Amino acid sequence: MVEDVVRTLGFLCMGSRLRRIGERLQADTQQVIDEAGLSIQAGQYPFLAAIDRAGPLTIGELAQAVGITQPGATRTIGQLLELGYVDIQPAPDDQRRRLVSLTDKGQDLINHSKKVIWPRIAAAVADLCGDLDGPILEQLAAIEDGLAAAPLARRSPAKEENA
Amino acid sequence: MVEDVVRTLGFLCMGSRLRRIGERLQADTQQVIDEAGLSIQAGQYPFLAAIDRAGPLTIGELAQAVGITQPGATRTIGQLLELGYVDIQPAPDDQRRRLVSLTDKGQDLINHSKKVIWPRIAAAVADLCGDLDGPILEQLAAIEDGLAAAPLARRSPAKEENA
DNA sequence: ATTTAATACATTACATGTTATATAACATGC
DNA sequence: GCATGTTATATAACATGTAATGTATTAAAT
Repeated sequence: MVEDVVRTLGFLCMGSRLRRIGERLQADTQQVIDEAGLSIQAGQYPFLAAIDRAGPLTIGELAQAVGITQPGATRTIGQLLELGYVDIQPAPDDQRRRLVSLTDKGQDLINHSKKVIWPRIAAAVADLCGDLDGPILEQLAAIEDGLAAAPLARRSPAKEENA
Repeated sequence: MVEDVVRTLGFLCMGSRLRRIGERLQADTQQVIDEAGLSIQAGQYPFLAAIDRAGPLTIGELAQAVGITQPGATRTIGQLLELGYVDIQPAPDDQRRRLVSLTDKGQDLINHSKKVIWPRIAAAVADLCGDLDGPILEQLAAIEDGLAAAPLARRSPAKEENA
């Protein structure tokens, strides 16, 4: 057994640690999505959710809403277009802007997700860290330990494994 | 101004959010390192720190210590070898294992970092979130707001900008 | 009106994580 | 003592973020 340096170094490695936990959480989230039989990546959801909440948005607005850079948004939107979840058309008043809107298929996915998947994920994450309190380093340690003990997919309420 | 969906969705986008904050923190950390004139990447530090703490380690042990997968460790160690900070030699008893140790240059870097850079980074991060308390989502919001208000490099104690 | 600057998006190159798999060295069972 | 499985590392292919830069369109200035 080797010491977990990132954890040991505390504030010094806070960036690495947050990233690491975030990656782990997102991977777990993906598993819940996959088990539900949906064909979408966890990282693509926020884009659809943003449009669902605000109506059609441009690439730049989406990047801002999701908190990544514009090239990243351009790529992800390209994937969602390919998957048929969104539609793109130039803004009527400004040919530079491209307005991204949900297709019917995209709206269906969101509607279904809101009912079935999102509550499950949110509940699992809340189960993992919703009741935590105190200094952030302690909470992160608790989250890491919690994930090691039971991944998100085993914390989903809908996942009742009764015979 | 567009709504920050990841933030709005709370537990549902916790993974994305942690990752995003972690990336931001690491980028800020890199800036502090660069300003100090050191030629190393923030993500490479934990590897050197692990060896400094535990003595020579194998690739697999390093991956475990740093919390990434083995191919990632192999690549980073390759970079550190290229930079002259570490040395690699097969373990005497098992030719499959490759023991990674610090070179003099690597040890110098660590010694200097311990004195000058690490305390600065840890202090800046502590300044950012050391006094926080309460539910994690609130702390994350405070950290995001704090980073937006003043990046890590402007929170480093050594960064005294008196005339 | 035509030049010039700014804006929105696309593209390229790169960084750093992952999974899947190949290869070499060690361990085991017969 | 050789076949077979396991382990440690390397490599390849891919995912998803970034920064830097190109290109088309709009806005502004003279």
